Amino acid sequence: MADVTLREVARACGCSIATVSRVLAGTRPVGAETARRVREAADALGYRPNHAARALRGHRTGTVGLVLPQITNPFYPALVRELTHALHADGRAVLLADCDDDPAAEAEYVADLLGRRVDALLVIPVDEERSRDAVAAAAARVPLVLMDRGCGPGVADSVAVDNASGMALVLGHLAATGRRRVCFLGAAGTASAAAERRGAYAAGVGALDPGAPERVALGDFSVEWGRAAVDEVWPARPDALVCANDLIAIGALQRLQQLGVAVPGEVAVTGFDDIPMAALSSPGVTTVRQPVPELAAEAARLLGLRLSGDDTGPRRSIRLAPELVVRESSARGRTAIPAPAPAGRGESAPVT
Amino acid sequence: MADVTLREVARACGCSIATVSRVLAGTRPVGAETARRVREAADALGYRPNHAARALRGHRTGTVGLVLPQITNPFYPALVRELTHALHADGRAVLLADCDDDPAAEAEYVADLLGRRVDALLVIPVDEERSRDAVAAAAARVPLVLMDRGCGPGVADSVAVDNASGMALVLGHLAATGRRRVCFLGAAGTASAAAERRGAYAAGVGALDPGAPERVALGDFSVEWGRAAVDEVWPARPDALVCANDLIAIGALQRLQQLGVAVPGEVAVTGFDDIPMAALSSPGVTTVRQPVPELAAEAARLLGLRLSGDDTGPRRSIRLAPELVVRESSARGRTAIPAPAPAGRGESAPVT
DNA sequence: AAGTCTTCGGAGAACGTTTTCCCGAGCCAC
DNA sequence: GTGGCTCGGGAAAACGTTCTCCGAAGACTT
Repeated sequence: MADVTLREVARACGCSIATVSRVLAGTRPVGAETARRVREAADALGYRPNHAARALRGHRTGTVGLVLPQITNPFYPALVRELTHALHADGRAVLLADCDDDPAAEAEYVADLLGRRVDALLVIPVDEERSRDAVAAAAARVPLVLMDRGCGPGVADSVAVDNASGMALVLGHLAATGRRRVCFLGAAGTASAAAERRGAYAAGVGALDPGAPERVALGDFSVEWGRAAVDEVWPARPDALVCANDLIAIGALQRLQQLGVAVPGEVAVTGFDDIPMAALSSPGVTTVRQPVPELAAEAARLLGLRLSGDDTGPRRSIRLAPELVVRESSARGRTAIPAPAPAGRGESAPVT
Repeated sequence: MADVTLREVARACGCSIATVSRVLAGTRPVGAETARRVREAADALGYRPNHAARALRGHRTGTVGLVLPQITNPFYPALVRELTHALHADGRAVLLADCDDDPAAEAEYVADLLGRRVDALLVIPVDEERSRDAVAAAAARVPLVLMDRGCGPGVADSVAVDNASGMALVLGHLAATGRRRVCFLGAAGTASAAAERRGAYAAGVGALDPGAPERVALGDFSVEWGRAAVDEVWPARPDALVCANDLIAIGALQRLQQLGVAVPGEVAVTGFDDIPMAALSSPGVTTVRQPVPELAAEAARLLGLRLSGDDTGPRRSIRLAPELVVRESSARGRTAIPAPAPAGRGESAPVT
């Protein structure tokens, strides 16, 4: 039953291998009657093309490599989901590699995937700088699209959220709800998400409280840092904590709760990304929702373009606008005790 | 630079293609001097074997398919991570397919992966029954290991947590901390995790409060159900809610907080799985930690066994014992107001 | 009516490996 | 010295496609 080849189909329907291939692949028109016989025989035998042979002959495997820093980073599962769906819809399969945040492992996986003859690569680089060589080398061999994080200018096509406008949404919201003494809990380092969010905050915060000293604490994108950062900045008694991502925000919320600080009463807290936890924590975290399905679709589109058309155009860098999701952590008004959450807490309407 | 073939290496070092293949693959001993020359030439040219050709010739692709219901289910990322690492360590690549909880899509992906000639399949079935045909058909063609959820008896090898002993740990802990009026918030359906946890609860709860009516509410494995379930069972004023997984527990916590019920003061709440959110919610959720790295290692080992040895042994079903992780949601004692969380909240020591 | 063009179909090369078969040389035991 | 061995190495056959050539036969042009 298994492993029916073109030859067997050809023998069964009394014509040549070439003809069968043509009918099944639709490469060239074939006589109606012959085509019918071929299709019938193929169906009857349960013919399944052999992808290995096809890859060897055609120099394309119908396979795309997806390389990411850590699948356990709660922002990635949704992205992976959308990416695999988009790519499968184009008939491509996805080879997954998790680098464990290690640039060396990343380079190794990229090389392995190239050896397996992936048609293209989707890469979320581990590090802006230390990933550059491997990414650039790979981009020279196959179409490559960077996602989420950058990797130096002009290295490859890239798709990411517009961090600057996301941060602007947050600052606008805080201004509109009367917050003035704002403080930024961010991430150090050169990773583009960290740097862009930091920069956009610095650029926009002046409008809230002109002349105020800049209150910024930098660590990494983790819950632990969020907890620690609160201790660093709370003495200045800010009325809003703008966090560079949701994990930091969740850590901050935990520490504030330990300290007995009312959120959003005494201080508002905002995040970035809208990971699932942001909606489920209490209070729910006001955050910037990345347009994950659109990001994935755009990346898949770019890949398809490079794969089918001429692969010679200039590098494209696509930025998609995010939307603000307001939850309880930044609600207006001051109450001494955390108010019971409203009924529809998980489904707060996004605000653009 | 790209696409150096055996032929070119052979020409460069003045011997035959066969010899080069033998040296590089180590298939047969080759003269020391010749081997050195071959290796030198291969290095100099940057030879990379063509996996497609190798697959065509050798009938094995070095590739494993990983099929799961929903990568966005927060329990899976950690599992995927460990699985990919384990498989990559064996030199295999992982083709990922996300079924979106749809058995039809699952069947399609499995067929596609088989067409791509994966050497083996790792499947977390969507549904105990509706996945069975596709899984059984696939298991007849390649080694297949089921994970996390079952799929009927004897269909394939399987690796999963021991749900019964996990539930026993929970009940033992509640008994030890003086809880008596226990209530189960579970999931309906035939999925093995749902049924086993349900069954183990029913079997063990009698010891806590002999003769009490069985208080059980069944829905699905979601936060929404957790919220709704509380309304269903709270009128009976239980002093502990045993949830079939962490999502249900988190939903229950949210609703209890809305109702102003003190946790763990008035009622304890426990989950199952130990997803990242369980440690981060407040209060932290007491739960049963699945031994994820060990589950992955076991699955990889089973796969390797089937792939290298004779594939004829009986179906193996492996169950690994979980461990209890006690957090604030089930702390002993009754307080009217939720106590501020202790400092080391995220790192509560697991208790066996 | 002879040439040219299209249409349908087959033979066979190529893709890059692995592996089987074969050959020659050197060695040992009789 | 002859038969058998091992050892190092090459030629060539697969693996299952796709695709380029070719040929035959009919339809059209002139």
